[in-house]
Amino acid sequence: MLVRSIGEAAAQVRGRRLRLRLSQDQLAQRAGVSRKWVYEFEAGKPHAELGHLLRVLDALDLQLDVSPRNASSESAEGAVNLDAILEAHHDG
Amino acid sequence: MLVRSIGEAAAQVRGRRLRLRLSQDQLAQRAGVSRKWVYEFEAGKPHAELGHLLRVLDALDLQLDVSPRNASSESAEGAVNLDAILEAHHDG
DNA sequence: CATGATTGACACCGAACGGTGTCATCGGCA
DNA sequence: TGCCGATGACACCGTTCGGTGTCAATCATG
Repeated sequence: MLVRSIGEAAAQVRGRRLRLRLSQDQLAQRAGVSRKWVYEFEAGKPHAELGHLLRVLDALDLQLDVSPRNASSESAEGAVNLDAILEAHHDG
Repeated sequence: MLVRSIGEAAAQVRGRRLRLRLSQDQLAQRAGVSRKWVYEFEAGKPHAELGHLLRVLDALDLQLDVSPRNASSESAEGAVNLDAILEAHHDG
């Protein structure tokens, strides 16, 4: 699922944790972070350390993907296709 | 592309930035972070703030996705399918 | 009711982050 | 040669993150 904000990531984590029937404490131990971190992250704390998130995601058997927003083929009307622009200019 | 570690995310960011012919400074301004952050992140700094990464990714027209590792249907042999386990136990 | 597990919340505190500013180096260019 | 942009690197410093510990509230259960 697309993740645009920390809040969305938090929702993903919380939902997954609940689905896996893990307590915050269990997840924290699995991921090697503190329960406080889990609690605060799920609560939508605006700042969070990427490394911790990666570990938590791993503990939840979730993976993270990065991909170009304009998925090569088409782009929404009005949207700027950076890839296309760059390709067009790729000679300098 | 799958992102397992900060280093991989850093590589993604750097590669993308170069491809878009943006300087660290330009990217930093676009994303609203400091050049130092960009530089250190690309250099593989072990700790980084998720919010900043999200903004940088956005400035690079990249998106982030979270998905279950064992893609619902099948799992590799020997791999543990947590979803399946949980489903089987979902009565307690 | 008593017990235990889970969770939200807070204080404390050391460690690290992140911004600003600065410097040297490297490469391109006139 | 001299200039300029980009980058790696560092010091300084305020902010705040993250861990530990603790507490009250909630809920299920015996």
